[in-house]
Amino acid sequence: MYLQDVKLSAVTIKDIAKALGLSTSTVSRALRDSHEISTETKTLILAHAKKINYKPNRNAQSLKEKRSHSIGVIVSEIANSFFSQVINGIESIASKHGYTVNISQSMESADRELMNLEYLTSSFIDGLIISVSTETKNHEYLKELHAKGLPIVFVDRVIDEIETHKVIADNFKGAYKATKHLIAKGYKKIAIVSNHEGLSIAKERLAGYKEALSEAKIPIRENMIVFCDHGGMLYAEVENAMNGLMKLRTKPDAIFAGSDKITTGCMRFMKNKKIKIPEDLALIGFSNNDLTELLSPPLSVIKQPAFEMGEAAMTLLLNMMESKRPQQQFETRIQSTELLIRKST
Amino acid sequence: MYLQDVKLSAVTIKDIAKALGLSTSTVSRALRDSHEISTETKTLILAHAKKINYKPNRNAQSLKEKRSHSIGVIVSEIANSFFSQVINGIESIASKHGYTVNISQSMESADRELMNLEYLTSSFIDGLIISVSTETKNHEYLKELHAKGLPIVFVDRVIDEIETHKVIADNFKGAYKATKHLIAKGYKKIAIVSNHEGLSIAKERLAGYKEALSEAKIPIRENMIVFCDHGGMLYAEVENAMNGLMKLRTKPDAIFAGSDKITTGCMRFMKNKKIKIPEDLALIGFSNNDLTELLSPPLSVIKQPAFEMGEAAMTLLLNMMESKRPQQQFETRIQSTELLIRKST
DNA sequence: TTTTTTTACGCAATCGTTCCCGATATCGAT
DNA sequence: ATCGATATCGGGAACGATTGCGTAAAAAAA
Repeated sequence: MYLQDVKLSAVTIKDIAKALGLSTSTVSRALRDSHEISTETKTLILAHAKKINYKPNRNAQSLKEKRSHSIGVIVSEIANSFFSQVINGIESIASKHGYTVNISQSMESADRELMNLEYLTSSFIDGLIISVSTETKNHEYLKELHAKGLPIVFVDRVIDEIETHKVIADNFKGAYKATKHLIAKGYKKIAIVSNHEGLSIAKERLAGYKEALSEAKIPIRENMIVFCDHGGMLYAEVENAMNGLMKLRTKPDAIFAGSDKITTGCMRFMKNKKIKIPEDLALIGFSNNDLTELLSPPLSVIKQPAFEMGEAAMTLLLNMMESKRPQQQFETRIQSTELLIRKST
Repeated sequence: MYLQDVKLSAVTIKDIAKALGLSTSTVSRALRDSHEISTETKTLILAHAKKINYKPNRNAQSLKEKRSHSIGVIVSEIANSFFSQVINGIESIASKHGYTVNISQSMESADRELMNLEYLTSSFIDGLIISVSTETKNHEYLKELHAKGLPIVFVDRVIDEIETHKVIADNFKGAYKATKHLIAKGYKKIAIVSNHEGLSIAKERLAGYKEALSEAKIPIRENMIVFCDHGGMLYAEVENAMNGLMKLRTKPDAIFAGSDKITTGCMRFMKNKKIKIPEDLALIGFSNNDLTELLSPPLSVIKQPAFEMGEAAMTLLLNMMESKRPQQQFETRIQSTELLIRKST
């Protein structure tokens, strides 16, 4: 006989029952600490269970109870400081409540996102935390899931039409403050390298940027607004956007970058092109990489409370999953961003 | 009736059977494309399944087949560039083969590691990829699991006594090359800020460091070897170690840092203390953060092929999980590191 | 036409748990 | 001593899918 055949946790509730001359129902009840089992048998069962190292079969439990105590998390890319921090927050709360977290990444591809979604939701997860991909334009599948009653929490990148809990950073204010800071520093030709136009975060940040300009009575120039449709996932994208800006008759004197990857991408671009920061061109952007302050020059950034956002998302999801009746009231938790002014502006 | 009660995937194989006047066995076989089902009924069933959006219940499948098609991944911290890149590699292969990835983090705590381990292995995962925590000293539970036949692959931080597949970076050579580089640059008083002494990677890196020194006939001074027992997870740890070194009568003229967090921690320390790099003190270390080249000064680092290590680990795990008989031959895949020389040395 | 083989499907057990019903046993109250 | 009320426990049917075995009908061979 091969070890493989013995399989893990070959020990079941039946083994305990047989060994103790009891029924499986009694054992099950004892393990769940039911009141209709005497204290003696209960301790007997518990002791024996511990002795033979009994572990409930989670698949059987899930099948019976119609809940798996595991959740799905879909982000665009795990190896992104913002998302990994969010996941950290999610996991820390989840594990504390006996939930397992299944992660998968969309890589900004709508197809991969859908695939993961279909696979995860084969009556497998009790809830979902998702930050939609830049490419996603068709939300039908998500809407269906939501309509069917799957608890969903959006984090960072949300879909307005779906009414559920949402956790976002204060993107508008973050962008507004950053732009205002640039203006205060005397910059007048401020360009924005934004994430994909369809993304909620991109819209909000763009709005904040425009608001600050308007308030300062600086005209908004459309050619100062460029987009990276994959959020800067590929450097070429950023390079392209920046090259466009540098070819303008009136070049910008400051750049506001709309995402983590875009921010560092811009930095890399300027280094490559030997553009002096901030003398030739100032730079500020959204970023959660904790090395930004050690950069040359130390980068001014808008930092999102990523860990806390993950915690909040998981907490809200727990509420939904554990509540008896479907919730009617949904909240959009807006967490404030932090403006860290350093030498790049 | 509340939506929640309808539950997801209320549609089962039984529904298809009933609707088409067939038995569940026929439907099941048709869906699995068995040869003993006629082509007509097969297409009929497939069509109807698609129409009512049938999704197999993965818990039921897992229960029946005694395998869940999901794996567990335990790392010390997700929000660490090295590990998040590893997970990226793991996930990319796993999802391609229909496996779900369950991650959990130990936060360098042996207790949390054990907790996660126990929970994940309740006949829930088919395999495990783990990078043990610094704190872990008792490997009994892991050994038990391994003895029971759970496919395990170690990545980065391995346990020598457990015979299974292992994926590591060439830590010895990486450390050796880095130290040798420092020597070539004329540094003579080279200190090492190492990770926890018990860790495999720490031992290997320390050995590489010593070898390079010996080869150059530079005496190995014990007070130039300091440890961070939590791998630099807390900055205070690094600060402490560095303060110790700076108080030495003969201060070091170069630092070799033994982990990602320690490397950036040292950098931060020197910035805080206004120590000039590399004039006052040179710095090189292991790191996978892709911002190191943009630092001030650009940091010389030893970079591990994190993504590829994740891919390799998952591939090896797939082999173990999918093979009929337990494997006897295990390989330790040693992936070569990359020495990136920049301005900090 | 009869017999044998093949094709195509149904029955029912099973995976490990949970839980709705009953069924005894025990005990205080009458 | 009898009766109803608890307290404890067992039987057995689920949950949804898979699969060995049995069996009609159809096709092939005799």
